[in-house]
Amino acid sequence: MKTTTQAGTGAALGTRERIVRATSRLMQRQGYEGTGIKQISREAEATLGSVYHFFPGGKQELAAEAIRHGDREFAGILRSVLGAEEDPAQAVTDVARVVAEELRASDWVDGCPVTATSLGTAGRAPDIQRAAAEAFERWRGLVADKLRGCGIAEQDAYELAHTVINTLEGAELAAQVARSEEPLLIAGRHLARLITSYR
Amino acid sequence: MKTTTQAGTGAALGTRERIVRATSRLMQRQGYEGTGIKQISREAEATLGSVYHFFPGGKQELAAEAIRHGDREFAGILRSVLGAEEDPAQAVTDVARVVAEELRASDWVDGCPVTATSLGTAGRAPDIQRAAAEAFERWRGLVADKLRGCGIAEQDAYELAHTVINTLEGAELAAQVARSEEPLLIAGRHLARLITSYR
DNA sequence: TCCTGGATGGAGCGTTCGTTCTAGCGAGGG
DNA sequence: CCCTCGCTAGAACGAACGCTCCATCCAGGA
Repeated sequence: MKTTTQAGTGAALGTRERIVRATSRLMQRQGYEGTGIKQISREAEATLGSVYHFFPGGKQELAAEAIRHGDREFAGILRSVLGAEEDPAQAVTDVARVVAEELRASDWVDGCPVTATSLGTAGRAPDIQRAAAEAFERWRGLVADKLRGCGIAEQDAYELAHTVINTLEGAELAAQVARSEEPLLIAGRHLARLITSYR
Repeated sequence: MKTTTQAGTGAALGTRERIVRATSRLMQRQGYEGTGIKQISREAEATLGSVYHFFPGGKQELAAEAIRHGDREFAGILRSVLGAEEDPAQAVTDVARVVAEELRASDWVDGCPVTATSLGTAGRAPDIQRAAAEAFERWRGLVADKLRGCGIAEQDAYELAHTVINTLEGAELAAQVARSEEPLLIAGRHLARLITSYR
């Protein structure tokens, strides 16, 4: 056999990767409980047998893996947008704008995959909760690094990173509900002002 | 027959009210898809017949009503906490603290009922989405009124109200995932700082 | 007194759920 | 050559899903 674990972005993906991506996308739209394994296997063009072959832990393992996928995806966006702008306040505003654009492009349906997947399993699925906590921590870390690199004090950077991520998260949710970019754009401006006040 | 629509807080509640409260509480914990009608009727000590008698629109109507219940509930908290403190920055910090306390008291399980219920039905249930949008709007209105009453300019108050609600929402979510009050307490401090910068 | 109609109680409909299980496929190594 | 084994394929299971339907109850009006 050929090792089909390729993470290539070009050609056809391996079965396992297709399953993870389908899970992530579906749970992002419909949440954990709203997404069925059969729907996932259909969407991924894999069969039920393949799904349980790669994820013997069933739906929970699948969801945790999907969260880690969303984690890496947004971490990539965060790294690239934060890296492209020197001023941290402007960089955070840029992130808000990018998130708003992607949300609008999906007709307000593709929110945060981590939030949508982990909410509704609160307390009842430790693996999922842990994966979600790690994602938020990773994102906060990226923001905190950027802030520290711009001369903001350690403790301030740590706390600001919390609020930057949480405000974006809340604003994205509001943007979905209101079907409008406004909450995210306002959040970007306010976060910029807040960051500037610490320089 | 007696009109059993009493909203009394004292004695036994009417069947309809018990159903709404059970729905709100369950969906707050498990989301829309994760909550079954039979579970609701069991929890509310009502029967399936009663549920469909009062809510012929089925699960969607039930969810929309539950969101409106959560809306009124949090609006009450908001009114009372914002009214008890003159300084708007301190008042918002107080709200964050109260939310954190209640969240901890529920062992990090009772998040925002509106968010938990509406997420995962994005775009597919207009009634639910509308009820959620109205809840957020009502809450923003209460915050904006407080800010305006403290001499903050109309447009600034409008935008700040957006970010106050959205940041609290995002921080509550993070607090649930991390099982920690920290995100909410940080959010309270940052929102206070942001508000103060507009005075 | 009977009648009426809101409210209750719950069996049962067809469907889908997550999961299990076994049979078969086909490329690589001996 | 055949054998092995990672992978695919999908039927089948019991349980739960949302919802329909009808029998029953009972207070208030005629």
